[in-house]
Amino acid sequence: MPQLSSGGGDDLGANDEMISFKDEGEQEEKIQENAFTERDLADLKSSLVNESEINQSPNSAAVRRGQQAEQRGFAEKHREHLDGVSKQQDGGMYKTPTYPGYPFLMLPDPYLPNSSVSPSSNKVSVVQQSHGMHPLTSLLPYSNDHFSPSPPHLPTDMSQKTGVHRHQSQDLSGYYSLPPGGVSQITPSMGWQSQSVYPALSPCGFRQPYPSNLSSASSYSRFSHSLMLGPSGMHPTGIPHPAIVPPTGKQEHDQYDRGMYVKPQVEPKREKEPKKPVIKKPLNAFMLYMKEMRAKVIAECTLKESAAINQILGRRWHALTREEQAKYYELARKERQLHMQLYPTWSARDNYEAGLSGVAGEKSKADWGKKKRRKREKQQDSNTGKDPMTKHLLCLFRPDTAAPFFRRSNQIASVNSALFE
DNA sequence: AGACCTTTGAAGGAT
DNA sequence: ATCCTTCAAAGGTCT
Repeated sequence: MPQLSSGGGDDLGANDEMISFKDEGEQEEKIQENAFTERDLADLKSSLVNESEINQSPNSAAVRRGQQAEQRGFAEKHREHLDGVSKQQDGGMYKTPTYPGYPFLMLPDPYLPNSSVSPSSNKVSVVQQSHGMHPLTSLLPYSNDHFSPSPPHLPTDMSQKTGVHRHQSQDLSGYYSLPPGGVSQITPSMGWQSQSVYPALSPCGFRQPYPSNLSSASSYSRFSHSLMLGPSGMHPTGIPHPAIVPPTGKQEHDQYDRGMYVKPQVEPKREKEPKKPVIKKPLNAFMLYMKEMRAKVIAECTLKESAAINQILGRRWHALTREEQAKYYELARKERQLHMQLYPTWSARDNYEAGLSGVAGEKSKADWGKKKRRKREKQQDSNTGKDPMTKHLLCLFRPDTAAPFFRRSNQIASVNSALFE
């Protein structure tokens, strides 16, 4: 963490070297203005975040070594995969599926003018691996031809605003009213579980040696095959989709992540009120990244608070190369595509007032207005520097082990003020 | 119990 | 065209 060492001569500064992630960004901006290229900045950020990966407590050294080795393996695999894709593209369109072992559903590509079945990009499987890695990661053909993520730094042939109309989606009955044989293609018996693009991944879905107990159900795919069995959340097409969640709000991770949720026990109170299932938004690239990497960060930083985890993940996200990010943009595009196919009439607006934390449609507009008002007030406070919720998350490095731990700044306000005021 | 925090990106309404 | 707002996930924390 270069910018931290500039402040003093100590290797670790005070007993607790502190990084305020909020302030840190400002420092980085200055550095960028002065000297660093964008890539350098990303590396700098990465080094900040990954500091803990390098400097770990002695008792975890072996663990870290294996971890780093596997990360290298992952990166190498990723590069190999990209190379392979590149080679395939040299020969034109995909001759064969990148991952022939996976069952694919051939979906018409809404991005193609004739909505014809594309041999490559349209192979969206409704099956996702029940591993920590996002299932689509390994299921989707990975072609730069179709790496057309929408972020500013990337081409925008997939832009949702350029003409794809949700409500004009073609009839999918031919694709989703699957015959028994078709359904069998997406059953767990296909043996896809044992296949992975990234062999470094442990069966539980996380790069070893992360404990398997961390592979919570949250790591299960939104399209988990297991979910195919439940009637609840069944899409009219007959293909259930995990984006459909019960209107009880919180997802039942002990069942299946977002998938074909089946209520284990009938709740008498709500039995009389059949709730309209809520179709949730498809995950964007960053959300997919978070879903995959959360457990890793939790294991590394011995931190569970999601707000803190998300800060770290946000920085790691920026530290990713564009190629690495492109993988997630592509996955997100596939997610949106599949979501669009499954729910052609769905709009993100549908969930605005649905009150997913409560019962769909029950949240009053007054409550919604309150929420909006709170947001506005918060924004104003933030602009005036009075944001009461600006709780700078601090990364503290233990002087003995250099292992990072995190505290809210309001928990160590005195130290914080001493350093930053 | 439920809102909040925190992140990025997508979507849609408002201007 | 641009800006603003909401919601996706997650789980600890706060009210």
